[in-house]
Amino acid sequence: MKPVVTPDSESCAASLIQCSTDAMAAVLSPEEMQDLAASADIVTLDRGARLIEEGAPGKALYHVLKGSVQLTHINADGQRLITGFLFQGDFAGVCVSDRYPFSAETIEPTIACRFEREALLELGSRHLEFERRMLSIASNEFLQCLQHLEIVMGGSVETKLARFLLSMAERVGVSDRAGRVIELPMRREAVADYLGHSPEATSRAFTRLREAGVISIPHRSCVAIENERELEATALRAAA
Amino acid sequence: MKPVVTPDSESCAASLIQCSTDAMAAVLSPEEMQDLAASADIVTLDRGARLIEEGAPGKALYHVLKGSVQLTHINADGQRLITGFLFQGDFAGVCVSDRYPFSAETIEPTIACRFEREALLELGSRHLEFERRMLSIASNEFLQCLQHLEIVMGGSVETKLARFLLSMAERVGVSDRAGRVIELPMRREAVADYLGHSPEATSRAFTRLREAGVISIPHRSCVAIENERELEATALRAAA
DNA sequence: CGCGCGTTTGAACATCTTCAAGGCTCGTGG
DNA sequence: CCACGAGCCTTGAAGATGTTCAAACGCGCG
Repeated sequence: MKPVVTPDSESCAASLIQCSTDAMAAVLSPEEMQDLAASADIVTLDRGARLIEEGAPGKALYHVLKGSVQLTHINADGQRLITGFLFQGDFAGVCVSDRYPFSAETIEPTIACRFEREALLELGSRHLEFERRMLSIASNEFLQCLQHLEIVMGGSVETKLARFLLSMAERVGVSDRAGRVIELPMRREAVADYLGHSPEATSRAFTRLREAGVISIPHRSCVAIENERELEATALRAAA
Repeated sequence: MKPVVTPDSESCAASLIQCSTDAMAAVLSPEEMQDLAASADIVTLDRGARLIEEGAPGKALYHVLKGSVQLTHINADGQRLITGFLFQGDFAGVCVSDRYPFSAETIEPTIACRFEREALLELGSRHLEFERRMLSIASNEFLQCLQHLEIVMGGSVETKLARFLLSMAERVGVSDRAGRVIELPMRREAVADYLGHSPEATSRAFTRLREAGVISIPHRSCVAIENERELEATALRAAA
């Protein structure tokens, strides 16, 4: 089990640096931790709430403490893309030009920590390690984007779905007696928009994987991997 | 015309910070500039040379001074993706975990500036502005990746090609008496791998745009936009 | 219990991939 | 300088895959 989150500003501040190296954990003095905590807000959000509005000035960075978020982008022609999902421990908004390149909306009740960008930069200017941490988070944001590209470039819908499920298993999968189980809090349409296909094609891909015995779908928002070997084989491009 | 490049370490170091704000241009003292220049190497490369090998430890950052580079990634199934192209002024290798997530190979004779990561970090630790510059470059690397996603997600091959050409026109297009002209130094296959389609489909898309009078192709590696309005219309998803 | 929305399924049509062959360009050598 | 050849690009045709429109299903909420 993941550690239980106690949503107060102090622990929230700690969470921003907790993933860093051990050496860095001792970087901030207690009063500096308070500085950071002062610029951190806990936000508790219902499903469908918006943390980030595309095009708005990028003034804050978010850290998901609990729940899930989808990053959406409206194309020039009005089509919606989903550029990523965030789960416990993920960040959004580090990489930013002057305006957010996507919106962020919760797909289930979510608790997040909001850091003012200006405050973080100020703190970064006083602590190199902290500044480096932001660079590291930014790099991760990029790597996530690259992985998304890898998932959606080439292959059939089934292939892409298999790759998506494997990446989800790695991020949020929990082990079961018989294999991994994945919670998929987002709607099918969101998966479709993430894969770059119609909802129908996505649904059919789910069905085919299920009928092939590769996965089972005990619940609309829950997928169990029944045959990981075969799922990995499907993730290797077969055609299209 | 772009400014002529004088490939010495000093100007190379200057190029790393030249894109930053005016305030930042004065950040480094002459001796610090020499520090930076000392850790910079000019590399002159033939077509097909490799600057970065996927999977190798990310020890350096590259700045393209002249020429063009393609970033390739070999998928788990052996398929090649192209995750981006670099032209004059572009950077690669800022965002990096411990290993490069892609290879970089030149697609024409290229001059680049190589900075040792360690030296940059050392310099960053002494100059906040410089460290910030790296964060900014990293953010740009991410935004480029997002734009790639936007290009390849949804729409027909023709749509994606139109979006690609428009993005290229913005980056490397030169204005002509009758419209913009784009140099495309990469092979058709590379465009195909960037768009996530077969070379044949890509070639057909070029042909259709040409026959529709939207573009003309005076040379294999040169595209002229004849009807920008129509090209933009094609870039808006029509189907598929 | 019934209604509404999200999902699944079905069928017709459009698009893309694949395999195969033809043509153009450029670099090389006579 | 011209001719040849190899590699790249384009074109063609068949089959596979995905989209679209339309309708049925089922789960959750009032």
